[in-house]
Amino acid sequence: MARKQGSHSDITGPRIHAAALKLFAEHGFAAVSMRQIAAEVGVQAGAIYNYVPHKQALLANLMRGHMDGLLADIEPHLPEGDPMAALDAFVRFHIGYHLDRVDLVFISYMELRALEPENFDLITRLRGDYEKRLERILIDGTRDGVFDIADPKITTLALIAMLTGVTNWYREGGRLDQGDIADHYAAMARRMVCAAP
Amino acid sequence: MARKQGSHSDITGPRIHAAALKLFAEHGFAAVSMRQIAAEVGVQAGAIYNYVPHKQALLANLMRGHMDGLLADIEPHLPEGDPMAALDAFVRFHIGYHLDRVDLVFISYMELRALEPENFDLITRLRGDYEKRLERILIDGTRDGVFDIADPKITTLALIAMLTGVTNWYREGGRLDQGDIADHYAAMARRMVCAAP
DNA sequence: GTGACGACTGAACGCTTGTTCAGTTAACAC
DNA sequence: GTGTTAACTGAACAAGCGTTCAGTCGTCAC
Repeated sequence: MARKQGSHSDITGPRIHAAALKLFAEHGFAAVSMRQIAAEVGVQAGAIYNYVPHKQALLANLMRGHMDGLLADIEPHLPEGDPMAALDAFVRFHIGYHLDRVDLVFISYMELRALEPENFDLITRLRGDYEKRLERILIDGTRDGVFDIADPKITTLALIAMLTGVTNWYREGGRLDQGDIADHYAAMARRMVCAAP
Repeated sequence: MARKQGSHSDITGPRIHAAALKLFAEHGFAAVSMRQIAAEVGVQAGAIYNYVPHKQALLANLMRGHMDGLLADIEPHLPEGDPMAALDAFVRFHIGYHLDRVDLVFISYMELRALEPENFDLITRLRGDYEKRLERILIDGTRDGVFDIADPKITTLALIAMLTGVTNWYREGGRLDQGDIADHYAAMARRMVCAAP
C-alpha cells in the first residue's frame, strides 16, 4: 500500500514537524528517532525524507520558524517614544507569545547545542536581535531619565531569563491565568528598572 | 594489558564522572555514548561498569551530588532574622555557587527529562527544597513589612530564573567578574521585593 | 615465591540508529 | 482507458548503541 486516500503532501509535512516538535520537547533531539516521529504521524520513516533532507533540518526548521515568528510578531507590539509603556508591552508580549508556544521555546533553548555550527550561528544571531529590542527600550528609558539602570546589558539578560522562566512552571488551568501572570511580571519588571525608594 | 601502573580504583571513578559531566554538558545525555566517556578517561567502555551500574546512574549521581551540595552549602550562608540581609546572602550564594559549577547546573536543568521517574522525583523534590529557602525569606520579609510582595511563590520563581540565567552567558575573563555580577543582581533583587517609589 | 585479587581489556551480544531506494499504488490529466 | 506522477512502503545498509563477561596482568600480603 502506498498513498491511502487523496493527496497528503500539504498536510503530512506540517504533521511531521508537529510530531517532531512534540517529541523533541518531551525527550530531547538526540533521544528521538526518525521512526518515532514517523510512527506519531502514522507513516514509515522513509516518508519523512520527502519533506526534509535530514534529521538536523527538522530541528533547524522548527527553531528558525520560532525565531522568525517571534521577531515578526513583536514589531507591531512596541509603542514608540514611551519607554515605560514599551517595557510593559514587551513583558506582556514575551509572556503571551512564549506561553502559547511552550514546546518551541523549550527546544529552542535546550537543543541549541544539537545544531550544526551554521544553524547555531543563525539562531544565536536571531536571538540576539530579539534581545536588542529590549535593550533598546532600557537604554532609551535610561537616557530619558524614566529608568535607573546601572548596566542595561545585564538588566536585559536578567529580565529575559526571568520572563522566559515562566514556561518552566506554567500549567494551563493552574492557580493563575496568563493575564494574572503577565500583571505580576510587568510589576516586577517595572520595579527592576526604577530607582529604589 | 590490564592495569597499567599502581591502583586506580579511587581515581578512575571520579574521572569517569568528571568526563561524563563534561560531555553531557557539551552534547547532552542522549547524544553521548559510554565509549566516548571511556575514551575521555583513557579506558575501555566496559571499565565504566566497575563504578556505575548503567548510564542512567552516571547522570543521576551527578545531579544528586549537585543538589546535595547545594542544599548543604546554603545552610550556613543564610543569616536569621534579617530578611533583607538573607535575600542579599541568597543572591550572592546562588550566583557564586552556580558560576563555579556551570556544567552541573546546565545538565541539572537540561537533562531532568532523561531521568527515570524515581530519580526525577528525587531531584525535583530537592530542587523544591532549595526554592523553599528563598520563598521563606520572602514570606518572612513580607510579614515584617520590609518587603512588598504580591505573590511570594511567583517572585521566588522569577528570582531563581533570573539568577540562574547568569550561567547561560557568563564567561570567565569577560567584562565583569563574579563580584560585579553579584552586586548587580543583588541590587535588582532588592528592587524587585521593595515597594516602588 | 606463591596465591589472591582488583582493575582493566577486547570481543561479542542483540538492538537501534539515520538514511537510501526500488517498488507499489491512489489520484489526476487527457 | 491509458500514462504520468506524487506519496508512500518496506526492506536493506553500515555504523553505532548499552551492556556483559571471560581472560589478562600488575600489585600486594604472606
